[in-house]
Amino acid sequence: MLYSLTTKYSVIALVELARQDGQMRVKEIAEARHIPPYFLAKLVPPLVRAGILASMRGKTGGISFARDPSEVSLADVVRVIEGDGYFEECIFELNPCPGRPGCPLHDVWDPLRDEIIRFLKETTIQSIADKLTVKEEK
Amino acid sequence: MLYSLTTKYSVIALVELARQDGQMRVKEIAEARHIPPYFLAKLVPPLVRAGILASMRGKTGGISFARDPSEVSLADVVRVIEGDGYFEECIFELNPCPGRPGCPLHDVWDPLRDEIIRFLKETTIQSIADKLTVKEEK
DNA sequence: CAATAAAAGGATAAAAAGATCGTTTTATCT
DNA sequence: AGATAAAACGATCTTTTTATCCTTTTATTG
Repeated sequence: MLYSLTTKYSVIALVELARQDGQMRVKEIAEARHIPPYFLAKLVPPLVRAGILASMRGKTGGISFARDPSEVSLADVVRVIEGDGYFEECIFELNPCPGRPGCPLHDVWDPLRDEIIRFLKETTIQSIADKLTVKEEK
Repeated sequence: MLYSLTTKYSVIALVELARQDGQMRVKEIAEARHIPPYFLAKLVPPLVRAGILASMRGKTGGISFARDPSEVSLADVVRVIEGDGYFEECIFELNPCPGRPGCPLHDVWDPLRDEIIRFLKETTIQSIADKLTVKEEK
């Protein structure tokens, strides 16, 4: 509805990593959350380059957060995976939306889109991880 | 962001048809709005079966609304093209979302999703067509 | 220094979405 | 009745997304 399966995988993996708090192997995360391991491995380098994850190679290698997961929002992940254009998307016009005069949905869609973006920015990986932990603790 | 390109094509085509108010040929609509004609032709039968459009074959054939475009919402179109599951989609869990206990995004995502659905239900093809006409009239 | 094991990168495969073509059915108009 | 033109249907093709495999690089450990 909001973003691709690829983004969803990324979010789930990051939440799992935040939950374990430390370093994990990609394969380990994938197995814990039933994400295709080889596919998840492909999503890691972009997240590393974006400064969200840090990775270590070698025998004791793995991935960990480059910055605190409470500082990583869904919007950050979406931006990396879906690309920058995501946040400007129009739901009516093709190609570049002409904006205010021209696009008939501008008035009604823009406020909702802003709300969606606010939601994505406000929701952090850590906050999701916290709720997941609480749920599983009972 | 919200729905596929296929749904977008459908919406644009329906708005064009509402604007012209009457019967149009599929090819005519496609050309007016730069939608791949053969592709649009594929989207029509489902919309007819769903009771949104009526179609006539033969030399003077074409498509028209089966019910008033002010009674056709974006949600109706989305349901036809994306399928019923669309409105239950979870943004975090894979496969069937476990819902209230289990899904860590349930609390925050559900209200926003409801708003999105309300928006889709409230926005009609006619209302979009009206704004488009106004814009082009100045 | 050799064996091990992890991430990274490149090549390829499968599935889904988007796009096109050719034929059939149906209606209208000479 | 024959010519025309539209939607419907089925088959195929292309592109994008999702998924897998293999090799290379890098670090650790015995």
